Amino acid sequence: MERRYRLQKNKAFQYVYHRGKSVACRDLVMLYAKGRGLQVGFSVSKKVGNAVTRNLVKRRLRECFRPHLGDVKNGLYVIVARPSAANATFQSLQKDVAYLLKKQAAFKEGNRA
RNA sequence: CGAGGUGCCCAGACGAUCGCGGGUCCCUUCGGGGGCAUGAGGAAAGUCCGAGCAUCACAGGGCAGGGUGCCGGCUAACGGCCGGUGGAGGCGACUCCAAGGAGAGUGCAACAGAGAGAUACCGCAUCUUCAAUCGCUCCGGAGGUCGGGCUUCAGCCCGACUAACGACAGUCAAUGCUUGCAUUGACGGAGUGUAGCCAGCGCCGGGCUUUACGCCCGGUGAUGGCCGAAGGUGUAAGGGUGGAAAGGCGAGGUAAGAGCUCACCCACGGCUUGGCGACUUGACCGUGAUGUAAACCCCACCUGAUGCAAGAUGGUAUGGAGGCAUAUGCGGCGGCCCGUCGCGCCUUCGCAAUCGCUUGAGCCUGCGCGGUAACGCCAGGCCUGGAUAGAUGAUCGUCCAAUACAGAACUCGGCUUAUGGACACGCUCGCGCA
RNA sequence: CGCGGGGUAGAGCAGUUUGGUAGCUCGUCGGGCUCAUAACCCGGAGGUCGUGGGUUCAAGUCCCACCCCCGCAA
Repeated sequence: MERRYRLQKNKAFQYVYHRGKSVACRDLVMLYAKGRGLQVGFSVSKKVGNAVTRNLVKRRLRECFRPHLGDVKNGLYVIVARPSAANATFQSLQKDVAYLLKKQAAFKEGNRA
């Protein structure tokens, strides 16, 4: 997942937290705000674990989102990990990301079918 | 075989597909695409020390403050490392140590205890002063501990146990026999009394006299006392306590005592032997000082402050707005003084980019050289992360006993803490077998 | 990444400077007052002083290491 698709600045995160719509499941929360480009940010707080655990969760979330890059609408996405995400497997995170994108109605019309 | 001790090493490996960062080469329609090799740790952690680097005057002085603290060496430096000394622990291999000075001064040592760096409270001995003895009975039971009761508390009472301690508590003589005990007496101590004595007081009688207060003698009554008490001097042997009580034990000595003297031992200082030194040896000389400096302090050495969010570059740039001040003031400057430089101070509004940013007190090899070692020197070889919301992951296969603690954020050298495993030993102790 | 503050009874806090007894308020428990409750009065219980070492005769206090919580600035 290349760097240009990534949400970088703190102000952008604040914008999404203010304007975005949120959906959630047990391990994750997803926020979405309209925008021109396609940028995704990941937020993993210290409650999740130590530095090794937090890096592992971020890597897994990036890998989960990567296959959907061509299929979703443009806009700003933020995925927040809850503390229980530290114990989740890669497969369950994959399912959760797909479920949340569907619940957010973020897939393009043509790919729905 | 079991229990240890020390040292050293590794941190999953290989292959396939997809994906990420920077580097380099090639292509490019300048958007990017492809190839190549490469890409987290022993602790990257905690942020406890030491440095490099940067800015403040390339940082000036003094005091204060802070740090370190056996000795020698190593190192850029250190609170680190190595080797010794002393002490502590362990049967041992071995491990651990803020380990200068209490004989420079100040402070503190609660409670208990007579007394806490100084004490005569009891006792012992001696001296002085003070009026007054006999009979009978008995020979210690203060204190401590435990239990019970009473009381507002302080404390008091009763019972049991203890015999260290003491009044340095028994000493001396005679007799008897069971020959180490009993009896008696004296000294000593305690209690007691229709006895005796002393003191002043009250009452009664007599006498004296200056006829007024009084004085003397005798009797009687109750009270208090009758050999201890008070004071001086000497003493540090003994005295419940306490972490600690002015060296320890024995003998001599003395009125009683005391390192007062002596022998042995302990500690400290001097001298002396060995060692660069900490320290150490000794048959010599002197002294007997409590502990605490992780209390203040003294001595020796070190120490300017702030940290890459430092700072630099070019951008509209010693910025814009509001308020307050205006040189005995404010700031750089941190606790104070001096010195020096600048001219304002407070509140508020403000954006990113690039550099710093990785070649460095660097790593590997040598049965190289010097050194016990830490380490240094020499020779050869190597380039080995540089991200900026933060790069190492996902799936599968094989091997494996199985991956624990854990993610660089300017960079190094240490310390401390967390944690899985493997190996080695002319190492130690115990048990068994030969 | 750097810096600062804190951890003491069920809760909120003193005590740490200068080492010897751990205390205050609320709450809780028992009793009283009341027809009953509250308020009020009397009495009591409740503490690994964050953890582990060290210095000291003695540590909540002094020293060292570690753990946890909160805050500041980008």
